[in-house]
Amino acid sequence: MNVEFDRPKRVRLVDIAEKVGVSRRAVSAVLLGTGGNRVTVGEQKAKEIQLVAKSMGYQPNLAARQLVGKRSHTFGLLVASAGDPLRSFLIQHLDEEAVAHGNRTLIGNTVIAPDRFEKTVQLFTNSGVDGVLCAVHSWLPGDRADLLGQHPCTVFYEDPGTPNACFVTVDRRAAIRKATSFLIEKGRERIGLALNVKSRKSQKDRLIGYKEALSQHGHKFTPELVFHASPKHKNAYASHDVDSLKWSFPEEVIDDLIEKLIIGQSADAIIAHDDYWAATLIKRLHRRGVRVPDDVAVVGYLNHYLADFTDPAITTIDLNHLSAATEMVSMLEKMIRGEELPADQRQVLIQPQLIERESA
Amino acid sequence: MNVEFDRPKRVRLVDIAEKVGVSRRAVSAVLLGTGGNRVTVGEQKAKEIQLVAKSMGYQPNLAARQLVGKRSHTFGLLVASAGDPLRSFLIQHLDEEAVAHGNRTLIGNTVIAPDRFEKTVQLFTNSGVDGVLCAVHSWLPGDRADLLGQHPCTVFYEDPGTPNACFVTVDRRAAIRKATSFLIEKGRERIGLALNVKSRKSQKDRLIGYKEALSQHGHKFTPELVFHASPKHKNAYASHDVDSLKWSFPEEVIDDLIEKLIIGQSADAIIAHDDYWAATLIKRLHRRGVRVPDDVAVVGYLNHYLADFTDPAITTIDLNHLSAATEMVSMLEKMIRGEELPADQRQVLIQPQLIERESA
DNA sequence: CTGAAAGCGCTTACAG
DNA sequence: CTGAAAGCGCTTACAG
Repeated sequence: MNVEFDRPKRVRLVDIAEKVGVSRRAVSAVLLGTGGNRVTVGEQKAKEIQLVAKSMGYQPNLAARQLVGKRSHTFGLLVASAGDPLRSFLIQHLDEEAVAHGNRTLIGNTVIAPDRFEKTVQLFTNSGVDGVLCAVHSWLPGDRADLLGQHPCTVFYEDPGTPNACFVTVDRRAAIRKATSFLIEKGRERIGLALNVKSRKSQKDRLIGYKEALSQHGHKFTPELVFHASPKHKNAYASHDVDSLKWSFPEEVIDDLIEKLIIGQSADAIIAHDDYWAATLIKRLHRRGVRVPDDVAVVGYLNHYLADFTDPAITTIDLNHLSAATEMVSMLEKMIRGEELPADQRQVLIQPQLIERESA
Repeated sequence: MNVEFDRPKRVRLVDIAEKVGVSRRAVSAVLLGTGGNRVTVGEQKAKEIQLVAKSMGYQPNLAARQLVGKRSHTFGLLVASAGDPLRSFLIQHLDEEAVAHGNRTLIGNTVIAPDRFEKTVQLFTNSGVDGVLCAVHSWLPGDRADLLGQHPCTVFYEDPGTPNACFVTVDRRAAIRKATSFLIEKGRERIGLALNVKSRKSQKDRLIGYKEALSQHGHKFTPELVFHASPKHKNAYASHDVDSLKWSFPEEVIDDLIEKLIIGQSADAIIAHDDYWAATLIKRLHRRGVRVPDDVAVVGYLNHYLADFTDPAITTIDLNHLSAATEMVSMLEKMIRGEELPADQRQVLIQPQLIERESA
């Protein structure tokens, strides 16, 4: 059971100090920026210290710095899963932004087990992360209040529903406004809106955007043209099966959608819940001999790379995950540095963009 | 709830020791398993310590343990990008396995800049990771020797080409053998093999598997039925554009492939380089009025969830990333614990599996 | 089993 | 600018 663990001996601060012939404090001040402005080192000495440090390959010991109360420069990143097709690029950009600010990212997949969210938060606490980025879908389980309790410096992607939380989210109203206006300008008359289960707040925002665009163009709102998945639909939950981590096919929902909106209401365009719904919709429409976009135009939501591989390629709303990541990290950095964030800066709205391909 | 400012001071080992009235060493032995077998604590006391620790919410300070030479229980995970469609599920499983063994995962995206691989390795060193998992494609840049120099405990996905390295890889020969046999048994006569640029070793393995299956079934090998992308093809590199991190469409390669194998050689089946090639192939064949699978059967490679969303859905080879992740982490744990790995255990081969859908 | 001490690599308060 | 010292939370070698 005795586990020995040899690490090659690393160069220490004191080694450099001895070599250059200065105090450890001077080295620390030059190399690590400690001491505030109480420590001043001459330019000559500073340069020499830099040189020697480089030649000796000095790498500061993070654990030691952390122990004396310095930042760990580590962020915890909570994700449903790294393979989450809806968020994997957001994850990538979050890590990139974190690194750009001199941090590293501790990733935590949370959908594998029911209490995994909480366990991961605990792990982050043990590791002494400076702050947490939470990219877990807001409708997935996990104790957000506990997270905020352990890590006041947390930024969410999407409103977690906890009061006063900092989060970044896409402007869903603008997203659907753009999609709807685009379709109207393309001459579509009966535009269907296909949404996931009604209970999610996000779905309400989309509906508002839809109505706004209609009224802007002098179109009448027809409630029958709005479709909602119901929890009893198999795979209704955004085609993402939480239990098995498997990606699954929202076929049942889509067939119901086709019956109601296209057969029942003669819709000539559909704004789909996401690109996966759009892909499946295109596939199922073809099976029935309905042509896309000739008979029915389809617009997706997300702009996953999948959108390029379907036939026809999907015209969709890009959610701009890069900007979201930039904003999230910049917000988190501010919080960690202890800057006061006024209430109106605690929630950032990202502007989405319509990407025109072939399906509409 | 007031989570704004004051982070409650964390409970320390000594706090528990004082409360229970025992030595720090006893607490450390019970809670953290230190002291080897030189420290013995009575069952009564041990239980009491556990209870008090739990009631006080004790969480050991990782930085402190690390500083005295203990494992950090942190793995570095090098990836091309978290959004890498070819590897995102591997990444997810690697993190899950790491956590299952009591570790955490520091993720590092490496494709953003030319020297990013090396910088990330450096970051891992600073963080004092116990070992590194490298899931970066072997054909992407990055100094593997430097990585191994800084982190002798490293396990790769795919052979990095450095002597004696530990790695896990899928049995590519078996993969293509299975695909080829499957197609032969389905009655296909002229099976084309579409591969990426010839220079990659991985492509040679696939070719061998293809020949093996042909000879097994008494079929003749026709060199003209093997297609190789050439570096001058746009997007030849596995449809993964390193520079822009954008996913792109291997259209040019696919059109060339169609000309050579299907028009030129009357192939009635194609084993595609990956699911993305397969998806594009299906799309481009449809444009020419060729039906899949009726006229030409298509088999992919990877089993990405994309395979379900194309029309027809792609019959493909599942690379079994879950097993790969399990093996990688178990290997890494052994190395960290200092167990000697004999040469024949330093390379693990994963068995792939054919998943039948609609395209073949 | 115990206490008292040393040490990991760093930062900081203190006295010169 | 400097040195010498204390301390972060832990582990271990040492003496009882």
